[in-house]
Amino acid sequence: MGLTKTEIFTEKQNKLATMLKAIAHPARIAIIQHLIKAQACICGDLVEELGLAQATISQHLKELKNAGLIQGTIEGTSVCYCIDPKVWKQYKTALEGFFAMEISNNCC
Amino acid sequence: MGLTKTEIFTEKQNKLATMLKAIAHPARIAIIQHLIKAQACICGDLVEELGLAQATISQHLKELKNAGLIQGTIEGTSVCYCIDPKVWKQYKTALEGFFAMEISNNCC
DNA sequence: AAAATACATCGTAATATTGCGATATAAATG
DNA sequence: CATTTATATCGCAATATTACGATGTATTTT
Repeated sequence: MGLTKTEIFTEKQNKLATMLKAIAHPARIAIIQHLIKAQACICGDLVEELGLAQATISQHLKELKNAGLIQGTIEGTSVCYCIDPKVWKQYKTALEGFFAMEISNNCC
Repeated sequence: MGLTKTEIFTEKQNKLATMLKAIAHPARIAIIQHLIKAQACICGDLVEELGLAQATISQHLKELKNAGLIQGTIEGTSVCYCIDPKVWKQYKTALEGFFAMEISNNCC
């Protein structure tokens, strides 16, 4: 046990859950917000900005990269990260779709 | 370690992460979707609908309840669950706010 | 080429999540 | 009041996540 039973859910449900998981951590939210605010893509600054160890930040960046949300470009000794606007929009659309469902007030 | 360092993030970031975490699981997404579709609030049907054990469903319901997303009303021997429209809207607004940020295309 | 700089990855410890069988609890029914 | 029905909770096992020190790697600088 301890393993999510993805087989029993729809592809859409699994995908949405994976997307949400990618951003369901304060550090990753902070990273995303900083990447957006800083516009020009930063990298090692994140270690200073947030108070986490370099290894930890690197790990979070990797997860965001796996999710497709960010891109990293090597620039000399450093790596420049930035949001992928296309994937960002996909996320936005997917979540809008989920929350578009109307909730009826006549509850139990 | 293994403990998220909530102290170093803003209240907003932590709250958003918690909200996302609550729905970042296919089973909970499926539960929410079924509760919305079934409109009239169902309960034990979820055990049949999804292929998870009763104890597992109950645990997911508890998490959704903790998140404030659903309400449970005792109705005889069973419990009727439904989405809380107010909290649902709060979620929607919070996520819209997050994804409202404009992404610049001039990346690295 | 050696040293410095900036990241990534490895290994590990601590904690959290997922899932379920077994059992408890509470209301309805006979 | 015993039984059934429906759900919650406990306890456990398996796996995942979070965090970080130590170390590896690649590029620049000296």
